[in-house]
Amino acid sequence: MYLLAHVPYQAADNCYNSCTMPELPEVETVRIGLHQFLLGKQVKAVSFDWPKGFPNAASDVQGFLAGARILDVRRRAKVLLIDLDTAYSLVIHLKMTGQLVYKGDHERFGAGHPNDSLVGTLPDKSTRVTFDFTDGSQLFFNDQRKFGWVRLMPTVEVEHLDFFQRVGPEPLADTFTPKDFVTRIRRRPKSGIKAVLLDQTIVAGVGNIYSDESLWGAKIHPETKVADIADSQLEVLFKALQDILRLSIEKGGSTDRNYVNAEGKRGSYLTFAHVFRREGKPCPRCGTTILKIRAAGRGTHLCPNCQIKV
DNA sequence: CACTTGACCTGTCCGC
DNA sequence: TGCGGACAGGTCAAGT
Repeated sequence: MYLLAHVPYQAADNCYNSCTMPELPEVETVRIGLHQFLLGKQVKAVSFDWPKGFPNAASDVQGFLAGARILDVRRRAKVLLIDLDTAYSLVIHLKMTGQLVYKGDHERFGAGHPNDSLVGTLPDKSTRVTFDFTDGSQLFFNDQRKFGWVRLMPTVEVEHLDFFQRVGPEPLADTFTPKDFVTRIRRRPKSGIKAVLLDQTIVAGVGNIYSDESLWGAKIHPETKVADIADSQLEVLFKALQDILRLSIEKGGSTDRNYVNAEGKRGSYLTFAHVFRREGKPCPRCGTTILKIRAAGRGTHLCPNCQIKV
């Protein structure tokens, strides 16, 4: 019997590859799953043939990954970190279509999990890396579009990666205050607010879904220039963003059958989205038809009545 | 420098 | 049924 490490993003069978792109809540859900499944496991072998996405030399993999035990699974922004007892870490970015799928643990999880059929087909043509553990379980890195990547590097060097040097604060960190949020957003006064939310150097982890959802929550048009938004409105936006991220993480944890069955598919945070991918449907707040436009180079969803462009 | 756009990939969907 | 083009839950390099 098998389990996905990120069950909520496996929607319908025919949606296997197109419904898995992660933002902060999705990556956090993957992290929680991997943390549960992988801690203490010992890597037996790694197979990969994907120099661009996993550029480490075979000798590094042999020396610091094969035989290593997994100490911890962490997340920063949308990046996953798997710490090994060799003082090396796997650094993984799923980008748009990356997946980490775990297969194993018959005793712990029992039979009949709804993801049996899916995981049973792995590895497949999108499998870029396969990790074999000494207990016979496996972890697959699948990535249809090959935007994602895996790196093996010394744990102490991870924080020195360019991305981690530049990335903004975690939006749900206790130490990150509404005032901090406003200050950082104001670093891009002439940009549209959606572009700023998507900028990982301002705030970490926000992507296309949660920018649209939080802007709807705060009743701000995605193309509004930051300079035209009052501090009080930015604070409302911060609250809306935190609420939607927390809600989504909570839903991501809803991997049980009931949730799956109730939706008729394998769970999706989209079932509670207010505007995302709901163009043509009524706004849950006012009933106006939801619009889809192009903003910050991305498909963008909004209520043209609630979210007036300044 | 601030800010926006194109490129990276593969697959799917939609209109002709 | 086939084909072209748009588009996709991200990020960085190159452009204005």
